Amino acid sequence: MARFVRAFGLHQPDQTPCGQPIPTSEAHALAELAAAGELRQVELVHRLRLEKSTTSRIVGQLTARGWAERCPAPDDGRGVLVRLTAEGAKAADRLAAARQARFGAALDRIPDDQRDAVVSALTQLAEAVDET
Amino acid sequence: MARFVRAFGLHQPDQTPCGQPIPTSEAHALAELAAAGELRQVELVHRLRLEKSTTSRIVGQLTARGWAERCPAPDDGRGVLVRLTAEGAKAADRLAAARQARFGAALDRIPDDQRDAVVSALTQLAEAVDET
DNA sequence: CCATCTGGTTGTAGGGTCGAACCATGTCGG
DNA sequence: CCGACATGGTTCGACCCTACAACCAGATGG
Repeated sequence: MARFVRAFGLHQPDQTPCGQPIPTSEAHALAELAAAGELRQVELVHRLRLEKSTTSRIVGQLTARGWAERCPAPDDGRGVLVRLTAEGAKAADRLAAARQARFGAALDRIPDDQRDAVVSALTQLAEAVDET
Repeated sequence: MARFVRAFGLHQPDQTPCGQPIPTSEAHALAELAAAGELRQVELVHRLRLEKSTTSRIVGQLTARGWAERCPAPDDGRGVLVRLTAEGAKAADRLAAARQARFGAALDRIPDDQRDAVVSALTQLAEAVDET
């Protein structure tokens, strides 16, 4: 496990493990936004499991890149709705492709007949850890 | 996968995911040293997959805590041999226990008959990622 | 209508990583 | 035997990450 973390290069905060030149926390946020289209910032807070202050900063960086924009939430005067721009969507696609490539390469080194098992095992573990 | 990282709290650099109040990078180094007894600093560099500058600083923190000491390497005048102190060994034990508890709790939530599969899958994946 | 809660922003502090510059010691080839 | 080059370490600067606290503005409820 510890070995996995190290091998995977999870220690580099300034680039995604998949080689894309964007900070990892922005990458996470981008992926989440791409999946949802638009999100209340508070929603992002608990999906990313970060503090609201941290999240606010990340959203700020994303908008600074022109990848996202903050709109006032329609149903709550205090809220902020974060939306991906067209540029942002493209960036998310690139990111997804890179991730795909990275995991593909790793999975290629696992025998065919065990690939599914490995993937489902990882999912199970994630859930288990999640619940504890 | 990304979900796993977040669920696991890998984003907090200032405490090990297992709840111990020591920075994660020190925890990694400590574990490695505990396993080996003593290590050339350069060896630590590639086991942790960090730069020598970063490693040097970590070793410095460890010695500042009184958990490790730097000795001149016997066979190479430039080298540094890092050795765990008795205190350091105790800290490593506490850390190992905490890790055990953490993973134990997670694994408890996985059905008996799949536990081995999950563990071996993770190992396989780590190796695969390692090779790419 | 006021007290309280909730979503966000900004400032501060602490941790982390890397690359570059710089030393000292090893090593190798002429 | 002595330069030229390689290797192990340290220090410094730049940048990224996170949390907590203080503070503001709407939302809620009695």
